[in-house]
Amino acid sequence: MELYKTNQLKIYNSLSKSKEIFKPIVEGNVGMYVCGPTVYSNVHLGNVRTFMSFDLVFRYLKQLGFKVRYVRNITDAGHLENDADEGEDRIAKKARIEKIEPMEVVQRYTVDFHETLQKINNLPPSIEPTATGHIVEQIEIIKDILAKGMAYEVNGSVYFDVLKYNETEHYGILSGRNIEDSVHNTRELDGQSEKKNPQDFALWKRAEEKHIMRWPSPWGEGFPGWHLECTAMSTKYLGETFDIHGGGMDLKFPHHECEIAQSKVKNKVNPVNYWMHANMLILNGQKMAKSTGNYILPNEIFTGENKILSKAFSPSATRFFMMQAHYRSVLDFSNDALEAAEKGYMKLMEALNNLKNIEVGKVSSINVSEWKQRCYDAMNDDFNSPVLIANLFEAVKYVNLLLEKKETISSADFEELKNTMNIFVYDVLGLQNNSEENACDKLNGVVEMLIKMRKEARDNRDWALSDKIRDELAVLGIQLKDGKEGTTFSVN
RNA sequence: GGCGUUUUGGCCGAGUGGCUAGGCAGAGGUCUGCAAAACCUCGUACAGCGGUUCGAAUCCGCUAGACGCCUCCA
Repeated sequence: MELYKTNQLKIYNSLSKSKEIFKPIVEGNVGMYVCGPTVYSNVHLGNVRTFMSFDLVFRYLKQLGFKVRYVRNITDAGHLENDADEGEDRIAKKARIEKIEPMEVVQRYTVDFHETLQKINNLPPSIEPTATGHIVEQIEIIKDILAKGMAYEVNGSVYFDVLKYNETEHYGILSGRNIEDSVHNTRELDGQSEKKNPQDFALWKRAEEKHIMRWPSPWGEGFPGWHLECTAMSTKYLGETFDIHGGGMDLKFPHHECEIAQSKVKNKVNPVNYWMHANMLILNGQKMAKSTGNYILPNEIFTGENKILSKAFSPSATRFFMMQAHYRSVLDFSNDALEAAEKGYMKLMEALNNLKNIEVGKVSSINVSEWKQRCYDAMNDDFNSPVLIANLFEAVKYVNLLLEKKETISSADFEELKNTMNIFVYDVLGLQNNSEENACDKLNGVVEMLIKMRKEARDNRDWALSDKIRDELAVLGIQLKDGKEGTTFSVN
């Protein structure tokens, strides 16, 4: 029987601002849409955190036995750099600076995006549609919204009429704001704008002559507004109403608000049952963002080539660091925090490696099934990975006590412990065990031989030789660990 | 200025009205030829002030700080 039938999953819904019991539209199936990146530069760690948060959601839903269709778009049409009419889109701008074709920029950074997410062990989504691949669908939606009188055309551009929409619907329902407030509080009213109101947003923009990315439309040559693509693609692949929509907290307004407005006009229904927002990654007390220069790239962490960290950290250690915080909490990035996370991660991996050394007995002195349920309970409570990790460290303690034979475990319980640890560490959290990959067989053989020689020296009380072997290996980054059951080693 | 979030022990971070995660660092111990590693044990912290309550870090109010959104942004 599927686990979702016995596990009650609760999800915090940004729309209701409360945790709700998750019930998909079609039993056993989940449709999830997550706003993907605009591929105009390398993804930074902040971007990665959001996608990792939803990777956790994706992985756990699958673990519960749901069949998940996970759609995450690539924004390759670019969107306006600012709201000014002469704005050119980000991708076209970058292309001019670097003197290459826009699609070359798109290709380069799409590849970078995929490579980075793969390193950090994110699963690929089920469908990864592009904005430029759905121009036709977007044009159709604009026509529909125009026909319903909720948009207007000016000079080859089409704008959504927010104030009119707000007469019958609540624009701001998700972000908890009232359009009246923002009308009064808009600082600089942009007089030259062709929009009726500053709150209106573009569905279609006329392409200026220099604009390279352009498509024909009933309103002339142009390109779609940013908010529209997500509506077009989510509707196409998941339906008019689907289960989960995710994205970074900073997309709540206006992006997701606009999506709701577009869908409500076009389809007359609420597009999303559960809105999920992942929180920001903070660096030096500020949000990590490309535009401010306050960011670190994943590769700079993995190689150690940066000014923030004292050393390089593996993708898994980095992933573990982020999983130790809840996805809805702001997370502070720092060298100390990453170092602490790395050590904890190593400890967890060590315990997993030690599972094979445990001897099973007839009876168990530890309650494995109760522990296992606590792991599920943690994740069922709005994907609480920090609490899950705390439970996993409890399992680490079990493993160590079992190794010292201070606790006992039956073979059935041992299998359950082992399987559950593997499921949560590898399948759900998506961590990888690099500790064994570091050493190849030949190296293992050589070190084992040296360990043997050192043991002989020690048996002969030849401390000088035994210490020499130990110290010289240490210089090479191979640490010997003398334990009760003999000597083991780790490669740094 | 508006809206919202947040403030937890040396650091990072969970959390429920009473049973007070976890990791790192630190202290003590076990083990060891020594060392390292490993393991075990230990910390009663919740911004300040006031209120509700038998009881609050957890609920309410005020004050202060921080952050996010209000423009592209994960």
